[in-house]
Amino acid sequence: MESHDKPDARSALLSAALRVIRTQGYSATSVDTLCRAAGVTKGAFFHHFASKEALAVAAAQHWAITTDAFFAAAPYHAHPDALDRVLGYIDFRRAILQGELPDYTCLVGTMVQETYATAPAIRDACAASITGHAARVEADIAAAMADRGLRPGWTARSLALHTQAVLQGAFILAKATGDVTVAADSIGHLRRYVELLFSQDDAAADHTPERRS
Amino acid sequence: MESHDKPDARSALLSAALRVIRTQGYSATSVDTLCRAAGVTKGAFFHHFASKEALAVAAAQHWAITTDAFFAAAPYHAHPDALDRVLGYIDFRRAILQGELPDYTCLVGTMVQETYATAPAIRDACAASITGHAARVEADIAAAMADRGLRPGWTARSLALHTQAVLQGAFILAKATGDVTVAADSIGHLRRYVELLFSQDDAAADHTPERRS
DNA sequence: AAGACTATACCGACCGGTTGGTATGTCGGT
DNA sequence: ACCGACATACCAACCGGTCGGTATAGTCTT
Repeated sequence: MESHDKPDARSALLSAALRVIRTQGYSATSVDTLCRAAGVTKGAFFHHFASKEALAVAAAQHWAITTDAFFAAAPYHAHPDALDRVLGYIDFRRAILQGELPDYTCLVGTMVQETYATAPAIRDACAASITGHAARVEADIAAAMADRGLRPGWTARSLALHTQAVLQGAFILAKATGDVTVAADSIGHLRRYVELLFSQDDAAADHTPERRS
Repeated sequence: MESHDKPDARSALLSAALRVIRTQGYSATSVDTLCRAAGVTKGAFFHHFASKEALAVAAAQHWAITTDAFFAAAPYHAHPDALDRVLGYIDFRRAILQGELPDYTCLVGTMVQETYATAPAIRDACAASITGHAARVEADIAAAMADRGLRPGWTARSLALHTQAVLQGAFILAKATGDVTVAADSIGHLRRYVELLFSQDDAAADHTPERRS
């Protein structure tokens, strides 16, 4: 029984971190700023987290848990066909691009850029969040492949990771241009790609398998 | 040509910025760190740049110029066919994923994540770099579309921006996992997508034959 | 049942070091 | 003599982190 209680300050800091770090980035966000945003004192911060880095790791794990629950509750899982679930996931990702940028961009994608070389603990927590989410997508892709007897030169895992790459890149473009439709269009290209891959089943039974190291 | 000499400290700071910011991010990089890496003093820094933010803007512009020259000199431009140039560009992007992460990742993609909401000048400089690069790719895509009389539901511009999204996302995944092959695989998916888009003329129902010269 | 002890949650003044930025001076070239 | 290109010393604000203290609730002892 480690945590059946929910201390207020801790979760307030965590949700403040999600908001502030997605707006300003990790390094530019000071502990004092976080405390002010969460409405708690510095003493409370260092009572719950050993360091700023520990907060970042906890925030990445918190992000993984909440997004996992968010996508698990999404309606696209209801489709009986696996490919429909994959396409439904992509449509869902495009549909939730609403509100301000910090509302729909990715916490771990933002943090890992700043910390991959200097804070391995944060990097690993971010990587776990991304690959964990990709694994859910991979399951539906693999099922869709099995349904259609596809034997392509690519794997379900690499396509699942590709969907995450497109999403992360779409966020960067949206941040740079200030235009959400750029991100939506990129996700649209991703959808078309998946459609094309899975509409090949009659023509491309023997597509040349790529040799890869 | 010695009349247009470049001051040593300025270019030293600029190339140091490219290296250090791609490793640590913008906010985590202090002016002192930059000066130490460039082998110059703080006085030199503020002689050439009005502020840290001004250095970031100059670095983004310097990045746009150097990468533009780098890709302009790349061999894929020699292809007479426009689609071959597009695919050659993608192959080239995959081929240059060598060395350490800071050697091939994107400066402006890293910076814009940290500054899009707090430093409009930096964000705009990053956006100009990305869209400027995308415009070069767009030209070849548009030519390839014209060559084949393609009239798809997507534009050359959106596909060009999609290539940049994939690349930026691939960098994030590589940083998170520490595995370059993840990025290479994602670029591989991008290549396959472009191939599929342009090989649709045999299978597509809504394609207009023998039109457009 | 009263008092003593303990654990958790939180407070906020405080610390040494670092931050971006400035003020002033030096020096070689023209 | 003067200007651009640096160098050095310095500053107030801010940084992550520490520390002694308080409030409250539960548990143990008597």
